[in-house]
Amino acid sequence: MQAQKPRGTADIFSPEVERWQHVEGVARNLCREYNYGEIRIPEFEHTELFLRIGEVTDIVQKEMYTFLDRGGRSLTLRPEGTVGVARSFIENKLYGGVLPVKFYYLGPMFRYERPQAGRGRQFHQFGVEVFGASGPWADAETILLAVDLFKRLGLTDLAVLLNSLGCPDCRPAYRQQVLAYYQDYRHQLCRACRERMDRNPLRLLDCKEETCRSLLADAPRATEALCPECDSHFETVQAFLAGAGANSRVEPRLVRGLDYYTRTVYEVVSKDLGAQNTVCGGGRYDGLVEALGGPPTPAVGFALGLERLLSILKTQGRTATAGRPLDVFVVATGESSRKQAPRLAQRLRHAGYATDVDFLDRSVKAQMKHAGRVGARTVLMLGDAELATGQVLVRHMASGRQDVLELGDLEPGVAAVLGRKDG
RNA sequence: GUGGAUGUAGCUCAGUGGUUAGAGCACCAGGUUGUGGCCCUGGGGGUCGGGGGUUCAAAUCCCCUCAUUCACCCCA
Repeated sequence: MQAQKPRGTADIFSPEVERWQHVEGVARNLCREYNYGEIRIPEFEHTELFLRIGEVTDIVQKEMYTFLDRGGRSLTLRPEGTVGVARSFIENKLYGGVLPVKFYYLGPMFRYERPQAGRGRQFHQFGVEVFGASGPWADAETILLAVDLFKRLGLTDLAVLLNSLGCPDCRPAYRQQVLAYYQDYRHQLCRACRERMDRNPLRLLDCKEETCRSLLADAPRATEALCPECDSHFETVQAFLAGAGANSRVEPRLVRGLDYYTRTVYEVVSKDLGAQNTVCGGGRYDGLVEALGGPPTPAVGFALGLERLLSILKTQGRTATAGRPLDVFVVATGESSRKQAPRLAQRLRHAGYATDVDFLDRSVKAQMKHAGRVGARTVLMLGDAELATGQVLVRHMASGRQDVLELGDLEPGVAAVLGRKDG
């Protein structure tokens, strides 16, 4: 195996890439309707930026693609989008401008992990971020945008899970409650959970082990430990969602991995994925901008995995794409017509027709066969005899019908053949 | 980082110790000297993932390695 892509990466082309373009197009259009503007930020940042947040998450701990550049700087391929967008918000002093600002991004992320279904080392996310809005409508709007995207792509059987992690005022107390609760059952917990007690107690709620799960029922619930402000915020988010007709479910064991989240957290999950069943994850992160050296700025957003989204589309059979329709294939049959073929192809291209032409000096039969294989709707046949009298043949491939066209009248003639339903 | 499954032609796979490793599809050419799809005939194409070992003999058995894939951890 000589030519071999790096582990966990993918080559995307022909029929697949059209599906990507479709999804991206729908997302961009939706963002226009919701008035989110695109932001394009670097695909690598100073390693320091990622280290300043999320010290306890695995993604920072052991999954970063970090390298030294030739100037000795430590740089890291972005493992997610939010931190970079927040950095840009601060660096460009957007907090001094018109607020709120609403961004979306679309692009590759990098994490050093063992690949599995729905997980690669380079993967792609569509995400949105809102800065400068603390009210619950902002939370709800991002969720509605995601739900609309799925709806517009024709996806079904998705569930929106909601939870609130509280704020710096009420979360520590809840964290203690969880810790205290599990302390009594420490000997029953799985090994991973015993580590979680020290590293990230809230993660205890999310364990998949049977015995740990059985403890969950009586565990303290985040939503019952919220301070009055957080509680009212969360209630209002839910009311907005319900009012907009979006189904969602409060899931007390939902705990997001990145530790800059505050208050609202949410996920969209699908049973049409493998073990990695989250297609979209987001929430509010009111502390992030300040943690990165900016002024206190509330923010909320989500990231959505495009590979996972495409995977659901595939299993739900929503993969119909137009492909790449080729209007005309130019076939040359003689000495002088072979010289004319590329010129006619150019003429048709400039008239707006997707047009291709043989490069390989193949036989007429081979050219015809090729035209059929690539799905050309029509073939323009150039013969020396017809060219001498200023004519060409146009063949409608589906019906086999052929017409004679005057060279001077080429474009309208092709248009007529393409427009005819039955040829 | 841990565990399981799988690597044979471009693709899907057969071949589990014994001649020059096969099939279907795809590709190319001819049958049809200027006409695709269907049919017929022929052709090109293989370091059997890589390396080492056992054996008279290895695609086949053993070890290592790389890759793919699924799961854990964690996450989109």
